[in-house]
Amino acid sequence: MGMVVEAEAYAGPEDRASHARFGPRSRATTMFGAPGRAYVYGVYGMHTCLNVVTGPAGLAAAILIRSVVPIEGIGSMRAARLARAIATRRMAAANPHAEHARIACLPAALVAAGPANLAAAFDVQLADDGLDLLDPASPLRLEAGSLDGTTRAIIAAARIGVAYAGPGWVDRPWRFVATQAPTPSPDKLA
DNA sequence: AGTTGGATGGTCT
DNA sequence: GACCATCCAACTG
Repeated sequence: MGMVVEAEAYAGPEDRASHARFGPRSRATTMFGAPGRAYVYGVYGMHTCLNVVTGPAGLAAAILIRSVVPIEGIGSMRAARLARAIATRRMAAANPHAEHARIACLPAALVAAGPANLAAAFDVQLADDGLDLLDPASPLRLEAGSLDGTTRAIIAAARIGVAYAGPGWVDRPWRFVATQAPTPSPDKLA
């Protein structure tokens, strides 16, 4: 359990950065469906990323969850990170002990920071694509909440890793970061 | 502190 | 056959 502190908005087919641009018959089929569902995709052969379809159905808009600050169950998140690393990275599989140590030393704020790390921490798999995140019985859920006292401000910035999108889409400030201490997604904050 | 390149496989042209 | 909505380790200076 944790609090979402970083997310990116992706619009429908007109958004040159969105997977929806490949149409409803692509891997992004779920984006065109009902809102409140999980759109999960794989990238770089070893990572999965979690989106929330915002709908309404047919619009194909979704939110990429980039970072979560753990509130509860950090131990399971670290364990899931380790399991995912061993399953995907040969280097980690070669010496799991070193990988275990690395993850164990990770600051709590970084355990679920970054879209692929977050997916690993919550054990989000490709098979979870289409999951109803609003169903109380779902193993993976999205619940409404309020920002806690640690949030200082919410910054809007350009989306990450979408250089291929044309002008007008690359710089669109659709990335939102709830600035905390320490800052999430240490890679690129801008 | 910032930059570069390797891992690794499904998806799209 | 090229390209990734990424992460990490190994460089440079």
